[in-house]
Amino acid sequence: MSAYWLFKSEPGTWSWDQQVAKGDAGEEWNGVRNYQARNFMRQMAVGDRGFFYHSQKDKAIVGVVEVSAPCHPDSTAKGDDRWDCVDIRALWPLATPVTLDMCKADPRLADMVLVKNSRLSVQPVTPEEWQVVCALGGVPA
DNA sequence: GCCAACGTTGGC
DNA sequence: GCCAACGTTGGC
Repeated sequence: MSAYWLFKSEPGTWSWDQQVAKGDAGEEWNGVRNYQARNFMRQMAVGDRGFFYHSQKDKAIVGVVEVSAPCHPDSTAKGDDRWDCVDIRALWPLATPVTLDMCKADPRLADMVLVKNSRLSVQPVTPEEWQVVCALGGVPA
């Protein structure tokens, strides 16, 4: 059974366009230094889908990604074996980016982690939330 | 640019 | 093991 997730990034640090440029090879989702976020990545399986969210200026879900490699040591955590991460690859952009305001305005998304705990950088998404956001974004779920 | 919320660190 | 201090994040 696959699960759904949300990956958050500042576009100035790592943007959707950069992720797309990596193609099917994907890229390590490294740099996470938060136990909750890391623990979610440890629960991920190859093939799980996720949303790609731009924080700061955009504040919007802009694309759909897929987990392309299981959790492994974070190559940027030199000498610190606490930190792991998965690899993800871009699948497709949302036809309409789903903004944080849209999520807050939709009662079906009131319990989204994105709405309730905006600081967590890797989050779980429920199947129901996945359906709603995909519909709002104009992409198949 | 500010500030509230939160997580992590380190001294005791 | 507690908790105060500190740093970081991200919405506003």
